[in-house]
Amino acid sequence: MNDFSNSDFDALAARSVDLHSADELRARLERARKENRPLRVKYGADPSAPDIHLGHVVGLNKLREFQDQGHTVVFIIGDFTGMIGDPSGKSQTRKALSREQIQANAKTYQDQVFKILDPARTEVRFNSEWLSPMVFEDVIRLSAHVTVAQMLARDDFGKRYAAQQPISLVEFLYPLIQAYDSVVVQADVELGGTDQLFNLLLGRELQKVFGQEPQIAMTLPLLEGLDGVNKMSKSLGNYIGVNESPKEIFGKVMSISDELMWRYFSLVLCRPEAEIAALRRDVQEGRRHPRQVKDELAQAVVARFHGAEAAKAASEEFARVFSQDQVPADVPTVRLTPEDRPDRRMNIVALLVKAGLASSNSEARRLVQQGAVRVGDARVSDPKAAVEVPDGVVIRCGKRGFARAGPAWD
RNA sequence: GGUGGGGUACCGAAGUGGCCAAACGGAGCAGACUGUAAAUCUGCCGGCUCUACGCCUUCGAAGGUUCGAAUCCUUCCCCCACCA
Repeated sequence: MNDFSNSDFDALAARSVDLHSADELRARLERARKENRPLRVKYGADPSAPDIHLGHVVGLNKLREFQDQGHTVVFIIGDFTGMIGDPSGKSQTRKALSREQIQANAKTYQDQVFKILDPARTEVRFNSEWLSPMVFEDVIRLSAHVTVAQMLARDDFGKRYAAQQPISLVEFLYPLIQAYDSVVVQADVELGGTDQLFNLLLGRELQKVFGQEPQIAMTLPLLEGLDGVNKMSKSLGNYIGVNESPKEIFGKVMSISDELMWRYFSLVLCRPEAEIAALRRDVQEGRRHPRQVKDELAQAVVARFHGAEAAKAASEEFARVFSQDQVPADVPTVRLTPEDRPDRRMNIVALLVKAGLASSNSEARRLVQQGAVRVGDARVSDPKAAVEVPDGVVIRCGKRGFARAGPAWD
């Protein structure tokens, strides 16, 4: 009985960075089973950027593991906070969104989230449900439970304060709101990235104030994005979205560094550490080629969201296009009128712009001069060149830009 | 309310009358090398003509001074820190 419980615990604790506390989690899992009452595992989502990417998947995977053990996920969509925005002094301030936008985003969010979560064991809540009706008095009363010193204990607040950087009062309120969400939904566990630790712990404090048993705070690593350095995020543009095409996902995974791929094996695919270590040794000792291992990774990731067949196709297509330098299967056609190419000839710069392969004449010219452009088999390096553009010829621009010439009509 | 510091291209950040389309770094793009790895190296990185040290638009906004302004003046808008 005890052993069984421990293995449950071990699975859930795997990959976590912080766990406050392990003993509490163990005890509560135990009790949950005894009383046959599933734990309520809270996870908050920001609806301002509705595209779920692999960074989110790290957390969603863990939630799914809880569900697979019978627990309930309380998925909170921060629509209230989304409508207010975030004026943080940081580089880009989060903009306030309209109700309609939030609704639309929330919808998209859910569609994507359920690629991983089990809808039957998920409770979706919008925090405007309890935050909107609050009056100022409620807010003040809530604020009374937290001190400025507590807030400054949060690493980034402390640093910014010391450096005389701006800290908006709203930023102080956000953790409080998040903590209050935990009170309202009576969370047993709250999950988040390591950057969420403070907020999760504040939830514990607040729950105690409200006479609840404090939630267990669990943080998971932040997955590095395509650049290999920064955490994956939409605003940095270094992300892989779960809704992207198989081709895109595959290509992006292939572009990450070798070192980073182990993280992906662990955090995105949840492969056991022992298996990853073995794989890693194989590569280090030359038994396996890293490219091959990465191909496996990329296929597994694609398969996760699009199925094994799509994954295989993406892999083959990738090999054809990039390893063998061939033209991809689906190349968009540019419609060219007779005026565009009198005598079947056309200026190369105009052609690139027309094909959407360059956004301005200047850019097109640059690309041509840099040797990025090929029409058919011939490289074109003179921006003044008038090249022959027969129907069906493929125009290539850089590694990824492809277009096929076609007539103006079908 | 007072004092001080700011608003420059995608981001960060120089530039205080012409040599500024604007240093430098990052991001991005292209090329070389490859496994579309990573790292590295090279080039590009407002637009238009087409390559001319030419033109147009840009340095918070609007005016002004000047042969000439991101740089000086005026007014305005916005932001930040500190002291109250």
